[in-house]
Amino acid sequence: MVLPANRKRARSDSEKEARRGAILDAARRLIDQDGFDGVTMSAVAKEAAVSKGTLYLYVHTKEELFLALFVEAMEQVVCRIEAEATSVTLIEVMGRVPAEVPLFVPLLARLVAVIEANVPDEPLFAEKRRMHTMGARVARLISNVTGAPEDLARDASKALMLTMQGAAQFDIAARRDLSGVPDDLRPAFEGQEFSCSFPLAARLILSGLTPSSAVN
Amino acid sequence: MVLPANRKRARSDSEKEARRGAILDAARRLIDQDGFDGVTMSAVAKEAAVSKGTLYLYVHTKEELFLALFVEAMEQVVCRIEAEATSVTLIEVMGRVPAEVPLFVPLLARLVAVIEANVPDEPLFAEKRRMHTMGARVARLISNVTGAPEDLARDASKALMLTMQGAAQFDIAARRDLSGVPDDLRPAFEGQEFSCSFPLAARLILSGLTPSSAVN
DNA sequence: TAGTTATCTGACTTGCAGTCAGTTATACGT
DNA sequence: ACGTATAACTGACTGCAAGTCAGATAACTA
Repeated sequence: MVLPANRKRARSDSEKEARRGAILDAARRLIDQDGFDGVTMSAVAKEAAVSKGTLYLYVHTKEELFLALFVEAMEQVVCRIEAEATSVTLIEVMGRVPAEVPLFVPLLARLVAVIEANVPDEPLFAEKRRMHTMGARVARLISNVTGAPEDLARDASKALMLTMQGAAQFDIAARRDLSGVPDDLRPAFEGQEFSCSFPLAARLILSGLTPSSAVN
Repeated sequence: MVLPANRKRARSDSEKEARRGAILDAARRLIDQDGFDGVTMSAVAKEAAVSKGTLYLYVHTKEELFLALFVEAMEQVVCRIEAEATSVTLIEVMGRVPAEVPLFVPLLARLVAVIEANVPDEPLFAEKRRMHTMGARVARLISNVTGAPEDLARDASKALMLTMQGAAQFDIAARRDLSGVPDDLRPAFEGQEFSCSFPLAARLILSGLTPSSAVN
């Protein structure tokens, strides 16, 4: 509960934002604790100390809740990349930062097939706008840092996005409990972590347009 | 029903395979008709003209059913790529064939986050083996066709897999009904089809290791 | 203080995945 | 041909989680 001590209802906009924030925090805690599939809306409501009905006043669906978490994580990722990337460190930073921001990779993995598929139009469009703006910032950054021409940088940026999506998928498989996996299948799971597979692919993609100093 | 006219039960292995095939076909028809989210196990049972209980004798979960459909589609894709790819056509073929095999792209998009997450260990391992074998075949093909050294070809093959995963995700977004999407967001959906985004990225990845003739 | 508004509540509805005790087609032995 | 054993088959049922809504009440307003 983030409302002032003897306040039971959020009337002002800022109070509502605080409550929504509390709900997102509760969800983050539960995901941490039980994984995505262990999270139920009843549990989120309980953890946030509100009723289920109230929860649904703040998000339309469970997936809208996850989408909000993703966009917040993506904002962190983009800001940190902008802050840390130079022509020397671009690939290293792009490989490392996404994996360091909590929930970014697992939410990205579920973004299209699970999350966006079940968010009503208006909230989806609003979040898409935020995401698109951030995408453009990354493309600009790549162009600036590598000195590649605009259109090539845009292609590379798109390809990076695809690859990041894919790497996020493989990351799920990599985090599976390996006891019980037969030896001959280990390689299909092991070493598929995002921070391992993505930089490798990013290097292949960026090496075509970046000064050689940034590739190593 | 694929069983001989006056046969009501599948006793022999071949009859069981026939019945399983009939179930997969029924599922394919329903996915075609209602999309993934419209498919229920009750509907699959009805379409296959068996009871729900029987359906569950042939697959452990709904996702195991989808996984089986995916592996069959992937087999088609790999066979066709092997048959059609030459050093000149590699990129073109790899960009086109996956999009041409029905269900391959949408199932790939859901493979990790949705499907593999809900298949019991033993059937999952069995299908993984088949997938892994096919992956190795593709890596070998790339090495042969481009003349790239083994390890580089393996990296490129991995990167291609990541990218294909990502492109499949974007394809879902691209197939959304666009009426109702505000004009400023159109670019976020349009032109993201698999057959458009994947070849572009594949070219970037393969251009580093392929003779120039194959890049154009 | 009474009246009004809109937040909040939680029992309820809905819908689907997956189960299991009972039924019966088929194979096999006599 | 007939009885018995086996295992394929059935569909009503259970469990569970998402999402709803009519009523309760905190907080603002005159």
